[in-house]
Amino acid sequence: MDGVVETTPRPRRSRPVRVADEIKQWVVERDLRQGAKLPNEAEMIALFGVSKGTVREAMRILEAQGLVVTRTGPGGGSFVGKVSAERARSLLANYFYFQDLSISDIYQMRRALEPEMVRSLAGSLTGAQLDELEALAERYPEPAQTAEQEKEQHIASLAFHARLSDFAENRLMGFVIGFMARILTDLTVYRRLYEPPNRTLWERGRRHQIDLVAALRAGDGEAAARIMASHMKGAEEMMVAQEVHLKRQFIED
Amino acid sequence: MDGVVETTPRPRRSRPVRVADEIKQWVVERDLRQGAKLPNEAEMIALFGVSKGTVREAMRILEAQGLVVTRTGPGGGSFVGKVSAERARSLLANYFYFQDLSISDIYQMRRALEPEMVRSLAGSLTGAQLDELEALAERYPEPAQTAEQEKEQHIASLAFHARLSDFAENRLMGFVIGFMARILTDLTVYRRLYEPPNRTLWERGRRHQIDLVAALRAGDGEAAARIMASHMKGAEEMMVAQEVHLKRQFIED
DNA sequence: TAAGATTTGTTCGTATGTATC
DNA sequence: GGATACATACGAACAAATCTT
Repeated sequence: MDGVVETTPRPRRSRPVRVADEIKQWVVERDLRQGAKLPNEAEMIALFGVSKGTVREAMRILEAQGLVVTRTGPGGGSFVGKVSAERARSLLANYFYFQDLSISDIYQMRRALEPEMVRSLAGSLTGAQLDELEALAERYPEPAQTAEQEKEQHIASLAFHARLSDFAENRLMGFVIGFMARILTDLTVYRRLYEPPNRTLWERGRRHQIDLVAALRAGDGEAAARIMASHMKGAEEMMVAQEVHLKRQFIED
Repeated sequence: MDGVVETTPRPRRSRPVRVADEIKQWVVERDLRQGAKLPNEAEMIALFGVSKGTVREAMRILEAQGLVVTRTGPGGGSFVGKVSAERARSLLANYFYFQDLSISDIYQMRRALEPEMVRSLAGSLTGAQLDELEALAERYPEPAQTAEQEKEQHIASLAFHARLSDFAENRLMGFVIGFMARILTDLTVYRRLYEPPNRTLWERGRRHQIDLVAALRAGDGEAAARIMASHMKGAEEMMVAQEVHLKRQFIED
Protein backbone atom coordinates (compact mmCIF):
# COMPACT_ATOMS: atom_id res chain seq x y z
CA MET A 1 0.00 0.00 0.00
CA ASP A 2 1.84 3.06 -1.15
CA GLY A 3 -1.00 5.40 -1.96
CA VAL A 4 -0.52 5.14 -5.68
CA VAL A 5 -3.84 5.05 -7.49
CA GLU A 6 -4.15 1.70 -9.20
CA THR A 7 -4.52 1.74 -12.93
CA THR A 8 -7.67 -0.09 -13.91
CA PRO A 9 -6.97 -3.83 -14.00
CA ARG A 10 -9.09 -4.11 -17.14
CA PRO A 11 -8.49 -7.18 -19.27
CA ARG A 12 -6.10 -5.23 -21.49
CA ARG A 13 -7.79 -4.13 -24.64
CA SER A 14 -5.74 -4.82 -27.72
CA ARG A 15 -4.53 -1.99 -29.90
CA PRO A 16 -7.04 -2.59 -32.72
CA VAL A 17 -9.89 -2.42 -30.21
CA ARG A 18 -8.54 0.83 -28.82
CA VAL A 19 -8.17 2.26 -32.31
CA ALA A 20 -11.73 1.16 -33.14
CA ASP A 21 -12.97 3.03 -30.07
CA GLU A 22 -11.00 6.10 -31.05
CA ILE A 23 -12.52 6.04 -34.51
CA LYS A 24 -15.98 5.67 -33.03
CA GLN A 25 -15.32 8.63 -30.79
CA TRP A 26 -13.94 10.57 -33.74
CA VAL A 27 -17.22 9.99 -35.56
CA VAL A 28 -19.46 10.87 -32.61
CA GLU A 29 -17.51 14.04 -31.84
CA ARG A 30 -18.14 15.28 -35.34
CA ASP A 31 -21.74 14.08 -35.29
CA LEU A 32 -21.21 12.35 -38.62
CA ARG A 33 -24.24 10.68 -40.13
CA GLN A 34 -24.78 7.82 -42.48
CA GLY A 35 -22.66 8.09 -45.61
CA ALA A 36 -20.07 10.47 -44.20
CA LYS A 37 -16.55 9.60 -45.28
CA LEU A 38 -13.90 8.50 -42.81
CA PRO A 39 -10.18 9.10 -43.32
CA ASN A 40 -8.60 6.57 -45.64
CA GLU A 41 -6.15 3.92 -44.50
CA ALA A 42 -3.06 6.06 -45.02
CA GLU A 43 -4.59 8.94 -43.05
CA MET A 44 -5.67 6.62 -40.25
CA ILE A 45 -2.15 5.26 -40.02
CA ALA A 46 -0.84 8.78 -39.59
CA LEU A 47 -3.73 9.86 -37.35
CA PHE A 48 -3.39 7.07 -34.82
CA GLY A 49 0.27 6.22 -35.30
CA VAL A 50 -0.28 2.52 -35.91
CA SER A 51 0.44 0.17 -38.77
CA LYS A 52 -1.79 -0.65 -41.67
CA GLY A 53 -2.66 -4.05 -40.27
CA THR A 54 -3.86 -2.55 -37.02
CA VAL A 55 -6.01 0.00 -38.81
CA ARG A 56 -7.53 -2.73 -40.90
CA GLU A 57 -8.34 -4.85 -37.85
CA ALA A 58 -9.99 -1.83 -36.25
CA MET A 59 -12.06 -1.25 -39.37
CA ARG A 60 -13.15 -4.88 -39.42
CA ILE A 61 -14.38 -4.52 -35.85
CA LEU A 62 -16.51 -1.54 -36.79
CA GLU A 63 -17.67 -3.24 -39.96
CA ALA A 64 -18.75 -6.33 -38.01
CA GLN A 65 -20.92 -4.09 -35.85
CA GLY A 66 -22.41 -2.48 -38.94
CA LEU A 67 -21.04 0.93 -38.05
CA VAL A 68 -18.95 1.42 -41.19
CA VAL A 69 -18.96 0.14 -44.73
CA THR A 70 -15.94 0.09 -47.01
CA ARG A 71 -15.55 0.32 -50.76
CA THR A 72 -12.46 -0.05 -52.94
CA GLY A 73 -11.42 2.09 -55.85
CA PRO A 74 -11.22 5.81 -56.48
CA GLY A 75 -13.76 7.69 -54.40
CA GLY A 76 -13.79 4.60 -52.21
CA GLY A 77 -12.82 4.32 -48.59
CA SER A 78 -14.75 3.80 -45.37
CA PHE A 79 -18.08 5.46 -44.62
CA VAL A 80 -20.39 5.73 -41.66
CA GLY A 81 -23.00 3.03 -42.16
CA LYS A 82 -26.44 2.75 -40.66
CA VAL A 83 -26.78 -0.43 -38.59
CA SER A 84 -29.46 -2.49 -40.29
CA ALA A 85 -32.27 -4.18 -38.38
CA GLU A 86 -31.07 -7.38 -39.98
CA ARG A 87 -27.60 -7.06 -38.51
CA ALA A 88 -28.90 -6.00 -35.11
CA ARG A 89 -31.07 -9.10 -35.04
CA SER A 90 -28.13 -11.32 -35.91
CA LEU A 91 -25.91 -9.83 -33.23
CA LEU A 92 -28.67 -10.18 -30.65
CA ALA A 93 -29.35 -13.76 -31.73
CA ASN A 94 -25.71 -14.54 -30.93
CA TYR A 95 -26.41 -13.51 -27.35
CA PHE A 96 -29.53 -15.61 -27.01
CA TYR A 97 -27.69 -18.58 -28.47
CA PHE A 98 -26.27 -18.95 -24.97
CA GLN A 99 -29.48 -18.27 -23.10
CA ASP A 100 -31.82 -21.22 -23.62
CA LEU A 101 -35.04 -19.40 -24.37
CA SER A 102 -38.21 -21.44 -24.16
CA ILE A 103 -41.34 -21.24 -26.23
CA SER A 104 -43.24 -19.97 -23.22
CA ASP A 105 -40.67 -17.21 -22.66
CA ILE A 106 -41.26 -15.95 -26.17
CA TYR A 107 -45.03 -16.24 -25.91
CA GLN A 108 -45.10 -14.39 -22.62
CA MET A 109 -43.48 -11.50 -24.50
CA ARG A 110 -45.69 -11.83 -27.55
CA ARG A 111 -48.84 -11.81 -25.44
CA ALA A 112 -47.69 -8.65 -23.71
CA LEU A 113 -46.50 -6.79 -26.80
CA GLU A 114 -48.35 -7.74 -29.95
CA PRO A 115 -51.83 -6.67 -28.84
CA GLU A 116 -50.33 -3.37 -27.74
CA MET A 117 -48.64 -2.94 -31.09
CA VAL A 118 -51.78 -3.43 -33.15
CA ARG A 119 -53.70 -1.12 -30.83
CA SER A 120 -51.29 1.66 -31.80
CA LEU A 121 -51.25 0.64 -35.42
CA ALA A 122 -54.99 0.88 -35.99
CA GLY A 123 -55.86 3.78 -38.23
CA SER A 124 -52.31 4.68 -39.12
CA LEU A 125 -51.60 2.12 -41.83
CA THR A 126 -51.77 3.02 -45.50
CA GLY A 127 -54.03 1.23 -47.96
CA ALA A 128 -51.03 -0.41 -49.58
CA GLN A 129 -49.76 -1.70 -46.25
CA LEU A 130 -53.17 -3.11 -45.38
CA ASP A 131 -53.43 -4.77 -48.78
CA GLU A 132 -50.04 -6.36 -48.32
CA LEU A 133 -51.01 -7.71 -44.91
CA GLU A 134 -54.27 -9.02 -46.30
CA ALA A 135 -52.42 -10.83 -49.06
CA LEU A 136 -50.12 -12.42 -46.49
CA ALA A 137 -53.08 -13.48 -44.35
CA GLU A 138 -54.95 -15.00 -47.26
CA ARG A 139 -52.23 -17.28 -48.48
CA TYR A 140 -52.85 -20.98 -47.93
CA PRO A 141 -56.66 -20.98 -48.06
CA GLU A 142 -56.68 -24.71 -47.39
CA PRO A 143 -55.50 -26.57 -44.31
CA ALA A 144 -52.19 -28.35 -44.63
CA GLN A 145 -52.19 -31.95 -45.81
CA THR A 146 -48.65 -32.78 -44.87
CA ALA A 147 -46.24 -31.90 -42.13
CA GLU A 148 -44.14 -30.04 -44.68
CA GLN A 149 -47.10 -27.90 -45.72
CA GLU A 150 -47.93 -27.21 -42.13
CA LYS A 151 -44.42 -25.94 -41.54
CA GLU A 152 -44.73 -23.67 -44.58
CA GLN A 153 -47.99 -22.26 -43.25
CA HIS A 154 -46.45 -21.68 -39.88
CA ILE A 155 -43.61 -19.72 -41.47
CA ALA A 156 -46.07 -17.73 -43.59
CA SER A 157 -48.02 -16.85 -40.50
CA LEU A 158 -44.86 -15.60 -38.82
CA ALA A 159 -44.08 -13.53 -41.92
CA PHE A 160 -47.40 -11.76 -41.34
CA HIS A 161 -46.32 -10.80 -37.83
CA ALA A 162 -42.85 -9.80 -38.98
CA ARG A 163 -44.26 -7.53 -41.65
CA LEU A 164 -46.67 -6.00 -39.16
CA SER A 165 -43.73 -5.25 -36.88
CA ASP A 166 -41.98 -3.42 -39.72
CA PHE A 167 -44.85 -0.97 -39.78
CA ALA A 168 -44.79 -0.14 -36.06
CA GLU A 169 -43.96 3.46 -35.34
CA ASN A 170 -42.43 2.44 -32.03
CA ARG A 171 -39.17 1.10 -33.43
CA LEU A 172 -38.15 -0.59 -30.19
CA MET A 173 -41.41 -2.49 -30.03
CA GLY A 174 -41.28 -3.29 -33.73
CA PHE A 175 -37.74 -4.56 -33.43
CA VAL A 176 -38.44 -6.85 -30.48
CA ILE A 177 -41.54 -8.31 -32.09
CA GLY A 178 -39.73 -8.80 -35.40
CA PHE A 179 -36.86 -10.43 -33.56
CA MET A 180 -39.18 -12.96 -31.97
CA ALA A 181 -40.85 -13.74 -35.29
CA ARG A 182 -37.44 -14.38 -36.76
CA ILE A 183 -36.35 -16.61 -33.91
CA LEU A 184 -39.51 -18.65 -34.26
CA THR A 185 -39.05 -18.85 -38.02
CA ASP A 186 -35.44 -19.97 -37.90
CA LEU A 187 -35.33 -22.02 -34.79
CA THR A 188 -38.53 -23.91 -34.30
CA VAL A 189 -38.33 -27.62 -34.47
CA TYR A 190 -41.30 -29.93 -34.44
CA ARG A 191 -41.21 -32.96 -32.24
CA ARG A 192 -44.42 -34.57 -33.38
CA LEU A 193 -43.99 -34.05 -37.08
CA TYR A 194 -46.56 -36.61 -38.15
CA GLU A 195 -49.32 -35.46 -35.88
CA PRO A 196 -52.38 -34.85 -38.10
CA PRO A 197 -52.78 -31.10 -38.52
CA ASN A 198 -55.51 -29.71 -36.33
CA ARG A 199 -58.03 -28.19 -38.70
CA THR A 200 -59.89 -26.24 -36.03
CA LEU A 201 -56.78 -24.52 -34.71
CA TRP A 202 -55.61 -23.78 -38.21
CA GLU A 203 -58.96 -22.27 -39.25
CA ARG A 204 -59.08 -20.13 -36.12
CA GLY A 205 -55.57 -18.76 -36.67
CA ARG A 206 -56.35 -17.85 -40.25
CA ARG A 207 -59.62 -16.22 -39.24
CA HIS A 208 -57.81 -14.17 -36.64
CA GLN A 209 -55.35 -12.72 -39.12
CA ILE A 210 -58.07 -11.79 -41.58
CA ASP A 211 -60.24 -10.25 -38.86
CA LEU A 212 -57.21 -8.40 -37.57
CA VAL A 213 -56.56 -6.72 -40.90
CA ALA A 214 -60.24 -5.75 -41.07
CA ALA A 215 -60.07 -4.18 -37.62
CA LEU A 216 -56.90 -2.31 -38.56
CA ARG A 217 -58.56 -1.10 -41.73
CA ALA A 218 -61.54 0.11 -39.70
CA GLY A 219 -59.18 1.89 -37.31
CA ASP A 220 -60.57 -0.03 -34.36
CA GLY A 221 -57.55 -0.42 -32.09
CA GLU A 222 -59.40 -2.09 -29.25
CA ALA A 223 -60.85 -4.75 -31.50
CA ALA A 224 -57.45 -5.32 -33.09
CA ALA A 225 -55.83 -5.74 -29.69
CA ARG A 226 -58.56 -8.17 -28.61
CA ILE A 227 -58.17 -10.26 -31.73
CA MET A 228 -54.39 -10.31 -31.43
CA ALA A 229 -54.61 -11.36 -27.77
CA SER A 230 -56.85 -14.24 -28.72
CA HIS A 231 -54.58 -15.12 -31.63
CA MET A 232 -51.51 -15.22 -29.40
CA LYS A 233 -53.31 -17.46 -26.97
CA GLY A 234 -54.26 -19.84 -29.77
CA ALA A 235 -50.80 -19.81 -31.29
CA GLU A 236 -49.21 -20.69 -27.98
CA GLU A 237 -51.67 -23.53 -27.45
CA MET A 238 -50.78 -24.90 -30.85
CA MET A 239 -47.09 -24.73 -30.13
CA VAL A 240 -47.57 -26.49 -26.82
CA ALA A 241 -49.82 -29.12 -28.36
CA GLN A 242 -47.20 -29.84 -31.01
CA GLU A 243 -44.47 -29.95 -28.40
CA VAL A 244 -42.45 -27.46 -30.35
CA HIS A 245 -39.09 -26.58 -28.95
CA LEU A 246 -36.27 -24.26 -29.88
CA LYS A 247 -32.96 -25.29 -31.31
CA ARG A 248 -29.67 -23.65 -30.48
CA GLN A 249 -28.25 -22.17 -33.62
CA PHE A 250 -26.13 -19.24 -34.67
CA ILE A 251 -27.88 -16.98 -37.10
CA GLU A 252 -25.81 -16.03 -40.10
CA ASP A 253 -25.16 -12.46 -41.06
CA MET B 1 -35.75 -5.89 -69.07
CA ASP B 2 -34.17 -8.92 -70.64
CA GLY B 3 -35.34 -11.69 -68.38
CA VAL B 4 -31.90 -12.40 -67.04
CA VAL B 5 -31.97 -13.10 -63.36
CA GLU B 6 -29.77 -10.56 -61.64
CA THR B 7 -26.98 -11.92 -59.52
CA THR B 8 -27.39 -10.69 -55.98
CA PRO B 9 -26.00 -7.15 -55.80
CA ARG B 10 -24.49 -8.02 -52.45
CA PRO B 11 -21.73 -5.67 -51.33
CA ARG B 12 -19.06 -8.36 -51.83
CA ARG B 13 -18.02 -9.81 -48.54
CA SER B 14 -14.33 -9.47 -47.94
CA ARG B 15 -12.18 -12.47 -47.27
CA PRO B 16 -11.84 -11.83 -43.53
CA VAL B 17 -15.62 -11.74 -43.24
CA ARG B 18 -15.93 -15.01 -45.10
CA VAL B 19 -13.25 -16.60 -42.95
CA ALA B 20 -15.05 -15.35 -39.83
CA ASP B 21 -18.22 -17.06 -41.05
CA GLU B 22 -16.32 -20.25 -41.75
CA ILE B 23 -14.88 -20.23 -38.25
CA LYS B 24 -18.34 -19.66 -36.82
CA GLN B 25 -19.64 -22.59 -38.80
CA TRP B 26 -16.66 -24.68 -37.72
CA VAL B 27 -17.61 -23.99 -34.11
CA VAL B 28 -21.31 -24.70 -34.56
CA GLU B 29 -20.69 -27.94 -36.44
CA ARG B 30 -18.67 -29.23 -33.54
CA ASP B 31 -21.17 -27.86 -31.02
CA LEU B 32 -18.34 -26.26 -29.09
CA ARG B 33 -19.33 -24.49 -25.90
CA GLN B 34 -17.91 -21.66 -23.91
CA GLY B 35 -14.23 -22.08 -23.18
CA ALA B 36 -13.51 -24.55 -25.96
CA LYS B 37 -10.22 -23.87 -27.69
CA LEU B 38 -10.06 -22.86 -31.33
CA PRO B 39 -7.11 -23.69 -33.58
CA ASN B 40 -4.21 -21.30 -33.15
CA GLU B 41 -3.16 -18.81 -35.79
CA ALA B 42 -0.79 -21.13 -37.62
CA GLU B 43 -3.44 -23.87 -37.76
CA MET B 44 -6.08 -21.42 -38.98
CA ILE B 45 -3.74 -20.31 -41.75
CA ALA B 46 -3.39 -23.90 -42.89
CA LEU B 47 -7.06 -24.71 -42.30
CA PHE B 48 -8.53 -21.90 -44.35
CA GLY B 49 -5.63 -21.27 -46.73
CA VAL B 50 -5.28 -17.56 -45.97
CA SER B 51 -2.54 -15.45 -44.52
CA LYS B 52 -1.94 -14.46 -40.93
CA GLY B 53 -3.31 -10.96 -41.45
CA THR B 54 -6.59 -12.29 -42.81
CA VAL B 55 -6.95 -14.74 -39.95
CA ARG B 56 -6.32 -11.94 -37.50
CA GLU B 57 -8.95 -9.71 -39.08
CA ALA B 58 -11.42 -12.58 -38.94
CA MET B 59 -10.69 -13.15 -35.27
CA ARG B 60 -11.25 -9.47 -34.57
CA ILE B 61 -14.66 -9.67 -36.16
CA LEU B 62 -15.63 -12.57 -33.93
CA GLU B 63 -14.10 -10.88 -30.91
CA ALA B 64 -16.07 -7.69 -31.58
CA GLN B 65 -19.24 -9.76 -31.54
CA GLY B 66 -18.21 -11.37 -28.27
CA LEU B 67 -18.07 -14.83 -29.79
CA VAL B 68 -14.41 -15.49 -29.05
CA VAL B 69 -11.86 -14.29 -26.56
CA THR B 70 -8.13 -14.42 -27.08
CA ARG B 71 -5.23 -14.80 -24.70
CA THR B 72 -1.53 -14.55 -25.41
CA GLY B 73 1.20 -16.76 -24.07
CA PRO B 74 1.63 -20.51 -23.76
CA GLY B 75 -1.67 -22.30 -23.46
CA GLY B 76 -3.09 -19.15 -24.96
CA GLY B 77 -5.00 -18.81 -28.18
CA SER B 78 -8.62 -18.18 -29.06
CA PHE B 79 -11.55 -19.65 -27.17
CA VAL B 80 -15.28 -19.73 -27.62
CA GLY B 81 -16.63 -16.91 -25.50
CA LYS B 82 -20.09 -16.41 -24.13
CA VAL B 83 -21.65 -13.18 -25.40
CA SER B 84 -22.23 -11.02 -22.34
CA ALA B 85 -25.45 -9.15 -21.72
CA GLU B 86 -23.31 -6.05 -21.53
CA ARG B 87 -21.94 -6.51 -25.01
CA ALA B 88 -25.32 -7.44 -26.46
CA ARG B 89 -26.75 -4.22 -25.04
CA SER B 90 -23.94 -2.18 -26.58
CA LEU B 91 -24.39 -3.73 -29.99
CA LEU B 92 -28.13 -3.18 -29.84
CA ALA B 93 -27.66 0.40 -28.69
CA ASN B 94 -25.62 0.99 -31.86
CA TYR B 95 -28.71 0.08 -33.86
CA PHE B 96 -31.01 2.38 -31.95
CA TYR B 97 -28.52 5.20 -32.29
CA PHE B 98 -29.97 5.56 -35.78
CA GLN B 99 -33.61 5.10 -34.83
CA ASP B 100 -34.76 8.15 -32.88
CA LEU B 101 -36.58 6.49 -30.02
CA SER B 102 -38.86 8.68 -27.97
CA ILE B 103 -39.62 8.61 -24.27
CA SER B 104 -43.15 7.51 -25.02
CA ASP B 105 -41.88 4.63 -27.16
CA ILE B 106 -39.88 3.34 -24.25
CA TYR B 107 -42.68 3.81 -21.76
CA GLN B 108 -45.17 2.05 -23.98
CA MET B 109 -42.85 -0.94 -23.73
CA ARG B 110 -42.22 -0.58 -20.03
CA ARG B 111 -45.94 -0.38 -19.29
CA ALA B 112 -46.51 -3.57 -21.27
CA LEU B 113 -43.58 -5.55 -19.89
CA GLU B 114 -42.61 -4.57 -16.38
CA PRO B 115 -45.91 -5.44 -14.68
CA GLU B 116 -45.80 -8.78 -16.45
CA MET B 117 -42.26 -9.37 -15.27
CA VAL B 118 -42.99 -8.76 -11.60
CA ARG B 119 -46.11 -10.93 -11.83
CA SER B 120 -43.87 -13.84 -12.80
CA LEU B 121 -41.24 -12.91 -10.30
CA ALA B 122 -43.48 -12.98 -7.24
CA GLY B 123 -42.67 -15.87 -4.96
CA SER B 124 -39.57 -16.98 -6.85
CA LEU B 125 -37.02 -14.52 -5.48
CA THR B 126 -34.59 -15.51 -2.77
CA GLY B 127 -34.35 -13.65 0.52
CA ALA B 128 -31.01 -12.21 -0.48
CA GLN B 129 -32.41 -10.91 -3.74
CA LEU B 130 -35.36 -9.31 -1.97
CA ASP B 131 -33.05 -7.70 0.59
CA GLU B 132 -30.89 -6.28 -2.17
CA LEU B 133 -33.92 -4.80 -3.92
CA GLU B 134 -35.18 -3.35 -0.66
CA ALA B 135 -31.82 -1.70 -0.07
CA LEU B 136 -31.93 -0.17 -3.53
CA ALA B 137 -35.47 1.10 -2.98
CA GLU B 138 -34.66 2.65 0.37
CA ARG B 139 -31.74 4.76 -0.76
CA TYR B 140 -32.40 8.48 -0.79
CA PRO B 141 -34.99 8.68 1.95
CA GLU B 142 -35.29 12.43 1.44
CA PRO B 143 -36.55 14.29 -1.61
CA ALA B 144 -33.90 15.90 -3.77
CA GLN B 145 -32.88 19.46 -3.02
CA THR B 146 -31.00 20.13 -6.19
CA ALA B 147 -31.26 19.15 -9.82
CA GLU B 148 -28.06 17.14 -9.42
CA GLN B 149 -29.53 15.17 -6.53
CA GLU B 150 -32.68 14.59 -8.50
CA LYS B 151 -30.69 13.13 -11.35
CA GLU B 152 -28.88 10.83 -8.92
CA GLN B 153 -32.18 9.63 -7.53
CA HIS B 154 -33.51 9.03 -10.99
CA ILE B 155 -30.50 6.89 -11.81
CA ALA B 156 -30.84 4.99 -8.54
CA SER B 157 -34.46 4.28 -9.34
CA LEU B 158 -33.47 2.91 -12.74
CA ALA B 159 -30.84 0.73 -11.06
CA PHE B 160 -33.68 -0.85 -9.08
CA HIS B 161 -35.45 -1.79 -12.30
CA ALA B 162 -32.23 -2.99 -13.93
CA ARG B 163 -31.49 -5.25 -10.97
CA LEU B 164 -35.02 -6.59 -11.01
CA SER B 165 -34.58 -7.44 -14.69
CA ASP B 166 -31.44 -9.43 -13.88
CA PHE B 167 -33.55 -11.72 -11.76
CA ALA B 168 -36.17 -12.47 -14.42
CA GLU B 169 -36.30 -16.10 -15.45
CA ASN B 170 -37.49 -15.08 -18.88
CA ARG B 171 -34.13 -13.95 -20.25
CA LEU B 172 -35.62 -12.24 -23.27
CA MET B 173 -37.94 -10.18 -21.12
CA GLY B 174 -35.19 -9.46 -18.63
CA PHE B 175 -32.84 -8.36 -21.36
CA VAL B 176 -35.30 -5.98 -22.99
CA ILE B 177 -36.27 -4.40 -19.69
CA GLY B 178 -32.62 -4.07 -18.65
CA PHE B 179 -31.81 -2.57 -22.01
CA MET B 180 -34.44 0.12 -21.54
CA ALA B 181 -33.23 0.92 -18.04
CA ARG B 182 -29.75 1.33 -19.44
CA ILE B 183 -30.88 3.56 -22.27
CA LEU B 184 -32.74 5.75 -19.82
CA THR B 185 -29.75 5.85 -17.49
CA ASP B 186 -27.21 6.75 -20.14
CA LEU B 187 -29.22 8.85 -22.47
CA THR B 188 -31.72 10.92 -20.59
CA VAL B 189 -31.24 14.59 -20.71
CA TYR B 190 -33.22 17.02 -18.65
CA ARG B 191 -34.58 20.04 -20.38
CA ARG B 192 -35.94 21.82 -17.34
CA LEU B 193 -33.08 21.14 -15.01
CA TYR B 194 -34.02 23.78 -12.48
CA GLU B 195 -37.64 22.89 -12.17
CA PRO B 196 -38.31 22.48 -8.44
CA PRO B 197 -38.48 18.75 -7.73
CA ASN B 198 -42.04 17.57 -7.35
CA ARG B 199 -42.24 16.18 -3.85
CA THR B 200 -45.51 14.36 -4.35
CA LEU B 201 -44.35 12.50 -7.44
CA TRP B 202 -41.08 11.62 -5.76
CA GLU B 203 -42.79 10.29 -2.66
CA ARG B 204 -45.19 8.22 -4.71
CA GLY B 205 -42.39 6.66 -6.77
CA ARG B 206 -40.46 5.71 -3.66
CA ARG B 207 -43.58 4.29 -2.02
CA HIS B 208 -44.25 2.18 -5.11
CA GLN B 209 -40.83 0.56 -5.06
CA ILE B 210 -41.07 -0.28 -1.37
CA ASP B 211 -44.58 -1.65 -1.73
CA LEU B 212 -43.45 -3.63 -4.75
CA VAL B 213 -40.74 -5.40 -2.81
CA ALA B 214 -43.27 -6.18 -0.08
CA ALA B 215 -45.68 -7.68 -2.60
CA LEU B 216 -42.86 -9.74 -4.14
CA ARG B 217 -41.86 -10.93 -0.69
CA ALA B 218 -45.45 -11.95 -0.02
CA GLY B 219 -45.56 -13.80 -3.33
CA ASP B 220 -48.54 -11.75 -4.48
CA GLY B 221 -47.99 -11.45 -8.22
CA GLU B 222 -51.21 -9.63 -8.96
CA ALA B 223 -50.50 -6.94 -6.40
CA ALA B 224 -46.94 -6.59 -7.70
CA ALA B 225 -48.18 -6.17 -11.26
CA ARG B 226 -50.75 -3.58 -10.13
CA ILE B 227 -48.15 -1.58 -8.25
CA MET B 228 -45.70 -1.72 -11.12
CA ALA B 229 -48.37 -0.58 -13.59
CA SER B 230 -49.12 2.38 -11.39
CA HIS B 231 -45.43 3.08 -10.96
CA MET B 232 -44.83 3.07 -14.71
CA LYS B 233 -47.69 5.47 -15.20
CA GLY B 234 -46.28 7.83 -12.61
CA ALA B 235 -42.76 7.59 -13.98
CA GLU B 236 -43.93 8.42 -17.47
CA GLU B 237 -45.87 11.42 -16.16
CA MET B 238 -42.78 12.68 -14.42
CA MET B 239 -40.69 12.31 -17.55
CA VAL B 240 -43.29 14.14 -19.60
CA ALA B 241 -43.64 16.89 -17.00
CA GLN B 242 -39.88 17.38 -17.04
CA GLU B 243 -39.84 17.39 -20.82
CA VAL B 244 -37.14 14.78 -20.81
CA HIS B 245 -35.82 13.75 -24.17
CA LEU B 246 -33.27 11.27 -25.42
CA LYS B 247 -29.86 12.07 -26.74
CA ARG B 248 -28.19 10.29 -29.62
CA GLN B 249 -25.05 8.66 -28.36
CA PHE B 250 -22.97 5.60 -29.04
CA ILE B 251 -22.63 3.41 -26.02
CA GLU B 252 -19.10 2.29 -25.32
CA ASP B 253 -18.14 -1.32 -24.95
C1' DT C 1 -12.25 -0.83 -75.25
C1' DA C 2 -8.19 0.19 -72.93
C1' DA C 3 -5.05 2.47 -70.01
C1' DG C 4 -4.07 4.79 -65.84
C1' DA C 5 -5.08 6.45 -61.20
C1' DT C 6 -6.82 5.62 -56.59
C1' DT C 7 -8.05 3.10 -52.83
C1' DT C 8 -8.77 -1.07 -50.32
C1' DG C 9 -7.40 -6.16 -50.03
C1' DT C 10 -3.88 -9.77 -49.08
C1' DT C 11 0.48 -11.76 -48.27
C1' DC C 12 4.98 -12.45 -46.21
C1' DG C 13 9.04 -11.76 -43.30
C1' DT C 14 10.51 -10.15 -39.13
C1' DA C 15 10.46 -8.46 -34.62
C1' DT C 16 8.30 -7.81 -30.13
C1' DG C 17 5.24 -8.73 -26.15
C1' DT C 18 3.33 -11.91 -22.85
C1' DA C 19 2.34 -15.78 -20.09
C1' DT C 20 3.75 -20.52 -18.59
C1' DC C 21 7.05 -23.85 -17.22
C1' DG D 1 16.16 -16.49 -15.14
C1' DG D 2 15.85 -18.90 -19.35
C1' DA D 3 13.27 -21.57 -22.72
C1' DT D 4 9.01 -22.16 -24.94
C1' DA D 5 4.61 -21.19 -27.18
C1' DC D 6 1.68 -18.33 -28.25
C1' DA D 7 -0.49 -13.76 -29.92
C1' DT D 8 0.66 -8.89 -31.37
C1' DA D 9 2.44 -5.43 -34.33
C1' DC D 10 5.03 -3.43 -38.13
C1' DG D 11 6.43 -2.51 -43.03
C1' DA D 12 7.07 -3.45 -47.65
C1' DA D 13 5.39 -5.44 -51.67
C1' DC D 14 1.87 -6.87 -54.67
C1' DA D 15 -3.16 -7.98 -56.00
C1' DA D 16 -7.82 -6.64 -56.91
C1' DA D 17 -11.61 -3.52 -57.43
C1' DT D 18 -13.42 0.55 -59.31
C1' DC D 19 -13.57 5.07 -61.27
C1' DT D 20 -12.05 8.34 -64.95
C1' DT D 21 -10.46 9.50 -69.39
